[in-house]
Amino acid sequence: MSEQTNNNESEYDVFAIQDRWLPVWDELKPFNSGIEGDPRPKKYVLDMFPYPSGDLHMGHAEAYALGDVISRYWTQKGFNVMHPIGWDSFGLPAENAAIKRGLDPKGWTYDNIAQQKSSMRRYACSFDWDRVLATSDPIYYRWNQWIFLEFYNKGLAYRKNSNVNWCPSCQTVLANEQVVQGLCERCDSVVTKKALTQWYFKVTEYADRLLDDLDTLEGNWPSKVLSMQRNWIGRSTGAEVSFEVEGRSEPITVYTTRPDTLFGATFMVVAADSDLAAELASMSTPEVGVAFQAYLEEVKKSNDIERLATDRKKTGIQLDAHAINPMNGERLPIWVSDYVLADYGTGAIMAVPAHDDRDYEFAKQFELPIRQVVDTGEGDPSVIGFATVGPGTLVNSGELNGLDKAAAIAKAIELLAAKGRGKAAKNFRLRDWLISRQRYWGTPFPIIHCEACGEVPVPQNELPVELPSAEGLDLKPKGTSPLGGASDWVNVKCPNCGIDAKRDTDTMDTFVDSSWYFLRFLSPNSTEHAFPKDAAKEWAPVDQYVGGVTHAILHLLYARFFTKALHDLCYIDFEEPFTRLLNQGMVQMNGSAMSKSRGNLVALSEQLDQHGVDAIRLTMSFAGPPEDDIDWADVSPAGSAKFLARAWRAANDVSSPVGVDVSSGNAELRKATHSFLRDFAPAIEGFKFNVGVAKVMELVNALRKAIDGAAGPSDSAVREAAEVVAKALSLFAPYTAEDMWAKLGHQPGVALAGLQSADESLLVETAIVAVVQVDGKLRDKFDVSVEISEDQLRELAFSSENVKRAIGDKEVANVIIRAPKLVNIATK
RNA sequence: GCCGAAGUGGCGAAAUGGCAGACGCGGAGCACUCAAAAUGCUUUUCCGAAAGGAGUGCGGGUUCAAGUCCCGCCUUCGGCACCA
Repeated sequence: MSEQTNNNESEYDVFAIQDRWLPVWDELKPFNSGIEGDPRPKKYVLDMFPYPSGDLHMGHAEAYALGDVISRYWTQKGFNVMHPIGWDSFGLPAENAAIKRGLDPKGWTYDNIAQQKSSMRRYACSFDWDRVLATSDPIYYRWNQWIFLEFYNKGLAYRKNSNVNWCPSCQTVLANEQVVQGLCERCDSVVTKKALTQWYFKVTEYADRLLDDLDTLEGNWPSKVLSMQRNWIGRSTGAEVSFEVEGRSEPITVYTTRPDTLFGATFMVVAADSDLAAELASMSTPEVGVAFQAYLEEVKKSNDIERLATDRKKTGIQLDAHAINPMNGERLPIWVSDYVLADYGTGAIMAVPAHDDRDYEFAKQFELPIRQVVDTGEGDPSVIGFATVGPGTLVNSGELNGLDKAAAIAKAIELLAAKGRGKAAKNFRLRDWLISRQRYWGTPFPIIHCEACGEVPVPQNELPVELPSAEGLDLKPKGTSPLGGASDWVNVKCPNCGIDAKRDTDTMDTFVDSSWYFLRFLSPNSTEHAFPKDAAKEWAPVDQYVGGVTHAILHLLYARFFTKALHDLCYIDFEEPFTRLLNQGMVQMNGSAMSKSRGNLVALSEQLDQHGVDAIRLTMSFAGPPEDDIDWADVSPAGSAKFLARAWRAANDVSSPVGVDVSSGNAELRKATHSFLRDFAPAIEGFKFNVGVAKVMELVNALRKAIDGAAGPSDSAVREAAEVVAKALSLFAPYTAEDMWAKLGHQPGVALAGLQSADESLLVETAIVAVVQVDGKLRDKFDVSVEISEDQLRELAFSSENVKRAIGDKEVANVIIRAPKLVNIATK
């Protein structure tokens, strides 16, 4: 009808804009970071790479929108930013989907990668598309195998038999870290125990450094993640004490954090499922041996959920064995119970029921003596009915009497050391990382088992050990690896002696893949090395890592371990992989996580079709602090679209020529533009993206007002403001920003235009609003010169009718003057 | 149980110890329009007609001045949890 609606040039059409610029960017490659001789300083910004489980979802949309703000910000600031992406493409879901639908895990995986890649391009992620990788490519996992062998040769990878966590549904072992509250992290099945020989990485060798180096990340990582890591590593300090056992040549060593309470030990407890328990039981009478076996059966049947139930009664049986307390020579009966863990400390404890809750319960259950050795002021535990675990003064403890807890611990260790019966020791909650998986879709171990030679590493020139084709293999979980069925693949000659041998048929935990991928981005296609040492020096560690808090423990801990191990192998010269970390929150719907079963799933593709890419990205940035969860029901992508159209129209209204001299432009608007430039950078660098967006909105409001008001569309300050808006918006809404940039008469590439710093000379204030408070309450305001003196300000304040009324007949006690901003009059 | 974080309008949220609620959503009104949509403008913490008063989870404290600092609670969320 009207000219307006038919003229595409003056209407904001986000979908036409998307179609216009995507091919231009493909040509321009504004985010290519591999150009030889690029003089810009380097910065490495990394988003956690996705698992290709299907198309991108709302969670990805948030993560990549926020990562892009940071990456694009540093590009605008003149840095050569490396912002790569890849796929964490090995793993169970591919295999499960393949089994369910009768597909090849490979086909399923690479189809999803293609789809995600296409969605990322449409979403205008500022990735360097020349650096993509997928961990399921042989060219990638070949280097998993290489690193494994490096670790193996260093003694950091080893095989052992032990009771491992077993998921009966996934039919595979799980790392300690993958067991959540006794359940499989993937499928929520109750995890059981199984004795198996498995590969481990010796993470515990790095426990101290993994813990201590967290201090160097303080302030740059979320404190929540630091505390989760500290909790997980769980260092405790105390002593190891060895007790002689009657009728056994070897003593029993226990770990305790309270060597000061040694005189209060009245019995010992050995973990029921430990080798030691079995050995001691075999030394006991046949009756006790039978009772022990029966008890052990009971213990094995119970799972972690039952075992951890808080109101559960203590159980156990007494062996006919006795230990001798090295402090006072007392005979202590030895018990077996499941409240002592076989794989923590030494698997045996000295029980001090007076000063430990668990020992107290056990003593009560079996009517064992309770002897107080620390006076905490609460009374004698045998009388008051509970253990006193706090600090206090030692009693009934020979040479330790009268000492406080800390002094007694030191003294006890000294006494034990003198007798050769103990020493200071520490222990960790952290266990070695179990990396074997009995599944198909993962990295094969580069190891051949030979009856004559044992474990034989596959020679370097035979790497990679490629996965055999899934065709003809039974991928269904059955407790052993599907690779065992690929007989042509499994049966090989020993590289060492040449006789018939077999490949290791397990595959590596996929967390191995993601523990070093940030280094692989430096040379994703190299067949020469895992990563180049010189480029690692230039680019790594990652300056800014962005991802979900779900990886706060597992992935980050493993990547930190790899970094330290690779450092010690002299491949890199740093010890922490990620200098700064930002954890974005989750996208929810109506108060809970989105899921199909809840019926509250919001499809990203539908949101993009409805509101456009820019509006969704802007909404993600503007919703609130990035680490907070976003409830999609509470935010307004339509509002974001409205704002973008408003900004675009303002750029469209600019009528001055490109390169116009701005110095004589509208002063008020220039000031607004430069206050924006002053405030925007710290907001983005401090991850306050929502505040950054608010600042852009303020500038757009000021721009609109100037165009419609006295300045008019031809004022040079209007152009200056519109260009700054376009550049700032390129962080959040790249399509709209690029189109504004074109409307303003520039060549494509607003992302590289460079966001200037504020001109401080425009920000000098001459007038200011002074506020007058009476007893801390605002009573009046004045426009004053910034040079106003205290006396003038005081006079002004007391001449105000509002102030006079507020003071009334009260006596003025004190007047605080902070010229030129504030006067506070305190009355009596 | 231990450790940690957070509580601000109808909603998402701002606020180096110095004007609480920037910016936005939603609401109300006005302009443009035959009308609507779109757009632009005004208004919007609560109580009160107004003057004014109250107000950042609760109770204390420090300070001329506290959302902000200190002490004690409450609630919510997260992590760890039979780890000796």
